[in-house]
Amino acid sequence: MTRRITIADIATAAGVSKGAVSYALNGRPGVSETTRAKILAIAAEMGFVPNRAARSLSVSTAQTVGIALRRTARTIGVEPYFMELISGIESTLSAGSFGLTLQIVGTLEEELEVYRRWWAERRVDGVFLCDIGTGDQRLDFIADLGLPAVAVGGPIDGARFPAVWHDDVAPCRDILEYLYTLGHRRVARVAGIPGLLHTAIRDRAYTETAAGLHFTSVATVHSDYTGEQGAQITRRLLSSSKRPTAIVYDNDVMAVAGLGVAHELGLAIPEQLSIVAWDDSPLCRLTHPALTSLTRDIPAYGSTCADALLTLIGADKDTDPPGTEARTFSLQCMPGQLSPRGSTGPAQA
Amino acid sequence: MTRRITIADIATAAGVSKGAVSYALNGRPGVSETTRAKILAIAAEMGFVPNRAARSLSVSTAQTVGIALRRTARTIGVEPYFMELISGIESTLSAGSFGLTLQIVGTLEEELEVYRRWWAERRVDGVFLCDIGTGDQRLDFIADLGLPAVAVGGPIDGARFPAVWHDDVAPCRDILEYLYTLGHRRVARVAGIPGLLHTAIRDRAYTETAAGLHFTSVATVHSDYTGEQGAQITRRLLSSSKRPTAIVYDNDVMAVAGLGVAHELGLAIPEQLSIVAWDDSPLCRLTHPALTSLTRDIPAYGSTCADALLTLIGADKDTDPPGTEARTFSLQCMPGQLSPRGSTGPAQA
DNA sequence: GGTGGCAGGCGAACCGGTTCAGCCGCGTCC
DNA sequence: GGACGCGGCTGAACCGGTTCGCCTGCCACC
Repeated sequence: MTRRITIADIATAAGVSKGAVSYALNGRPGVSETTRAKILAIAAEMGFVPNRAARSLSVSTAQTVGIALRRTARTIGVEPYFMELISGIESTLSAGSFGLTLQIVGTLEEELEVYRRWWAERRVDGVFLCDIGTGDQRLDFIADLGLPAVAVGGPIDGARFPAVWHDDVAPCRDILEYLYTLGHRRVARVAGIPGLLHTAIRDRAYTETAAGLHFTSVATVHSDYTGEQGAQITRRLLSSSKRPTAIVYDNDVMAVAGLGVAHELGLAIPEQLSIVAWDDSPLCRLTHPALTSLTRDIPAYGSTCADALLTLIGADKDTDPPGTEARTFSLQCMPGQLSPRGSTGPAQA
Repeated sequence: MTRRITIADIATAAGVSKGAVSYALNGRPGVSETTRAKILAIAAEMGFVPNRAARSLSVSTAQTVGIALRRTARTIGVEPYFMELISGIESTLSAGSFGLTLQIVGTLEEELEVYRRWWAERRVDGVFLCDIGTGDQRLDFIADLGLPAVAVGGPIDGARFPAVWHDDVAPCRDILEYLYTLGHRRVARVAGIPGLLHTAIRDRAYTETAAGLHFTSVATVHSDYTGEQGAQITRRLLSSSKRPTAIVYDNDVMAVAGLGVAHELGLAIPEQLSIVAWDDSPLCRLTHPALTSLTRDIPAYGSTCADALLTLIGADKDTDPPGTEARTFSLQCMPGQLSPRGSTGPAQA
């Protein structure tokens, strides 16, 4: 348990004042190049690492951002989405030597409380908002607090801070047109949680696209994203008198569950039923047949979100309220691409 | 953007000194009950939340623990294990108002560097060590550093800090005996990463248990835990001349992949092949047939690990080096239970 | 009534950085 | 030769808590 060395140790070792050491280490003017070099050498030799708390206290910056997830232990585990997102966020953050603080919460109230506490404690410099809902209460709350934030999802009308999102409209069209071309006329969609923004966006995109084609029916059933519900809904859909020849799922977990149900019912895939998944985690390639899915690069998405948050925080520090318009920018990522695999095929005559 | 209020604000509002406020807020003696009540009331009214950096700086405690994961973005996402573990850890931490800092690293060197930095920055009060390997270099490194840590896995010979683990020996026996009873004599196991401690433990447990029964063959093939390798190995196993009638997988992702391969090869499950998975995430119940698996409560496991780390940190603070023997305790969790499902059945004659 | 003990509270130092006013020495310019 | 400017560095204040020594006033006791 070696003692941690402080800036004062370096100062005495170098025969200069604490202030000079601080200037030297932070690359600021105020010391000559020769003394700077000497100080840096001594610091490196002694293995100096600044104490975060002390720095945070002076500059009142935490060098940390936070993410609060409002999902249960079980559902958060199966969704590869979150870990991939976090992983992408992390890669950008650690490049900028920022830390990530994670908190899992149960309710909206808890989540808001976490933000308030983080803000009051100066524990984080900014946060990511996941699972953006339609009319999300968190948006105004966070904005009122003055806590820098980036919405992981969008677009958001009249947003008071940046949002990063994928265009979901084009992929919805791609999927429907693809299925239409394969001859499917009776299509069902197992959608995600109804309150979520992207669910609403996809709902609308499907409806509008379907209107332009000549489907017999395009039904949407909402779910909670869990495999259980995915299976249950699929079972219901497939046992109806006029069952669909293709089902589109809003995530990969439900698609896998749906495939399981189809197997259970003895349906041949893709001959008797085509399956499309949204979000192409490795999961989609583990099944047989492999799932046709909408591929998005979630880690890259996370990176982009982190970039947005870091620039927002940086901007906050440099420019002042005049630069407000710069904060509300939104960033659109490349839309997902459809990756056809074995789970989709021509509709049976 | 309301101003954050400080202890000094409360002091002036209450007409006392900063010191008195500190005593009052921390429930320490030094103030009368009446002034304490007054101070608490004022603090609550003003919505006071202490600045973490300032507190950390004085008491040199971060109220935060860290976890570094050394996996790639893709593989970390599919493994429900990690998120479930983190979720469990979180639930205990937030109850003790501790934060969790997460970092994803690429190499061992990076991971060690992260620990060193966290320690030097006083950024965390302790860490969790995941994916414990045989002869893990991190153990001595962390112990030498004097950074409190809990090993998520074990048991570890001559450990210098606590380890929390599940007994893997009994489950291995349970699985083999179960398969034996079903009439399987030719069993294969797709094991995890060879360097990991629990892989070694299971390797040995299988070998020893198998020796006591009368199997024709019990082969073990090691993998990297990914679905790709799981599929590849399964394909090889099933296309060999003397193919196994049952395959045991060391995680759920590979088991799902194996099931996919079996489907692909047209094998009826469980008639022609029985499949057993380790770690019963919801994934195991999504497939058809559902996977027989070894159920462990991973969130509870995470909670236990967090408890161990918190008591270790607490103990560190209260007692001194004399209490060293208390640090090296190990904690064994309830072993996993076998949950038979549709993927296992009697061996074909 | 003088004294000791003690609860209650004050003021200042401290944690380890950052930052700013100010000082010193040197070169430059008028 | 004196005023000025400026690079280089020091010393001290400051961030917002915690903690410790010490002072005060009150009560009990001899």
